[in-house]
Amino acid sequence: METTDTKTHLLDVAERLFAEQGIDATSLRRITSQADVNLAAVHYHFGSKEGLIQAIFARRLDPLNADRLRRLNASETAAGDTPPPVEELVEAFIAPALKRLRKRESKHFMKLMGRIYSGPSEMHEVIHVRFLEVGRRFIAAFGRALPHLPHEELVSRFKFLVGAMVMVLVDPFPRENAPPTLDETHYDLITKETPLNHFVTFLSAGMRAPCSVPASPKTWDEGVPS
Amino acid sequence: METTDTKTHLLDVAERLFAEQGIDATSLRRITSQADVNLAAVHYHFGSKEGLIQAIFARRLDPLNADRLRRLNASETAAGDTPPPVEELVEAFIAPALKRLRKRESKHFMKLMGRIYSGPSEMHEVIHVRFLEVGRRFIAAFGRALPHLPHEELVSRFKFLVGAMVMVLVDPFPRENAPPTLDETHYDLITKETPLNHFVTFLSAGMRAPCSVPASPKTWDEGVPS
DNA sequence: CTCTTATTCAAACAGTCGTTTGATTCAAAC
DNA sequence: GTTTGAATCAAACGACTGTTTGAATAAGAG
Repeated sequence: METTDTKTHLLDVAERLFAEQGIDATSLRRITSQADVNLAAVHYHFGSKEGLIQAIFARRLDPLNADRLRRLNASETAAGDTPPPVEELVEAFIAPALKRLRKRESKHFMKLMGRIYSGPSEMHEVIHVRFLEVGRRFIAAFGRALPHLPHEELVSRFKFLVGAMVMVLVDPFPRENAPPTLDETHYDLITKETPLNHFVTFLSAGMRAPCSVPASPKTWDEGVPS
Repeated sequence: METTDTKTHLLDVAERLFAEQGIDATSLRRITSQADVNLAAVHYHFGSKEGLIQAIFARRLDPLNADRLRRLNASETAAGDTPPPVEELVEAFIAPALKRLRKRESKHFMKLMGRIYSGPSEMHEVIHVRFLEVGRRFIAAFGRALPHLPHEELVSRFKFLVGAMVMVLVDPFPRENAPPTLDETHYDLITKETPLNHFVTFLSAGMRAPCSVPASPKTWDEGVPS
């Protein structure tokens, strides 16, 4: 059964092209020609372009969220009755995504996911449905770790956290690329491992911030001499 | 000269449709039919679809960034020799965007901007070029306010900040819509004004966080019993 | 009135899109 | 060897895309 080869090869190529050029801008003809398969193979194996997209997300998204929940559960059981520290919650949510961003096989998908997250709303549900349980679980965990925080502000902060993560997925870090003189381990240490620390410290501090007080109305208007 | 009417009407309708459905998914025919103008009017007034897009961004993006820089300059001159507090810098960057998200005339554009920011990379430059000076100015200001922070981590944190903002632009706040029983002022207070406070406290705390220490390598691997 | 310029219009252009079709290949089952 | 079913293939389908064309319209200037 060589169908598996064609199928996964199609998934790999489509995933990469979707991430590089966007979904709408990537035609099935470009996918199939780069994958060296016939155009009709997409409809034979996936039914339609939409089916191909769904298959791409089904392949990667569930393991990602399962990884998040596994880390969350481990932190919660390790902490016993007390809620786990905020840093662990942030890391449990972020690390699985950043880990996959480093892995060759799923880095394209991570970028694609970042794009979809702020793409046409029709595609939102593809992610949102699979993301709902993870979101509820983590918001609840953050709520226990930060009991003083009103629910509304908690949701806001979690949204900021997700937004910061999406931004990194879409446009990964070393804008000025690392000099090629560095050996591989050093390169990995600088460009790949530090972002997680930056993430955790930045977002944990934000999550731990005291409740925000209502703003003075003047800050909304110009409030500044021209 | 009624050309201005057709021109701005075309800009308004295209801006809204681009924000709602994405740029690629919005055809010129849908724009011109909704705007009640002839299909060829787009090419007569803007030369091409690309020209229409550029005109949309030129109309809104420069005032937005000018507003940011005006606030930044005001904060810096008011603070004299000492750098302005981090909260003011965050607010100077965020408030102009959130203010426009509330205004009827530019709310669609803000959503469109959030989408473009993580869309196909060809469109990145449209924003990036006009955003470069603002980015440099704010990163420099944050650097003066947080002199202990390494430059690399400073850039990371600014990127988190932008990511959180983009997330809010794309998917504005009250997911569960406010009950219609609330009077207008109360509604505005809850759903429109609080996000800025949440933003400022969350992001300021993140910016102010102490430098992150290198992570222990184990956190990158599974690090969790299956 | 005539001429000119700016704008709008219907119609068509060439190209690409996702999808469908019907024949063809090929390997395992009987 | 025959049959069966999955898999691949070239070719075409209708619909839609951005763009161009050339005529029609309107209005102000001389």
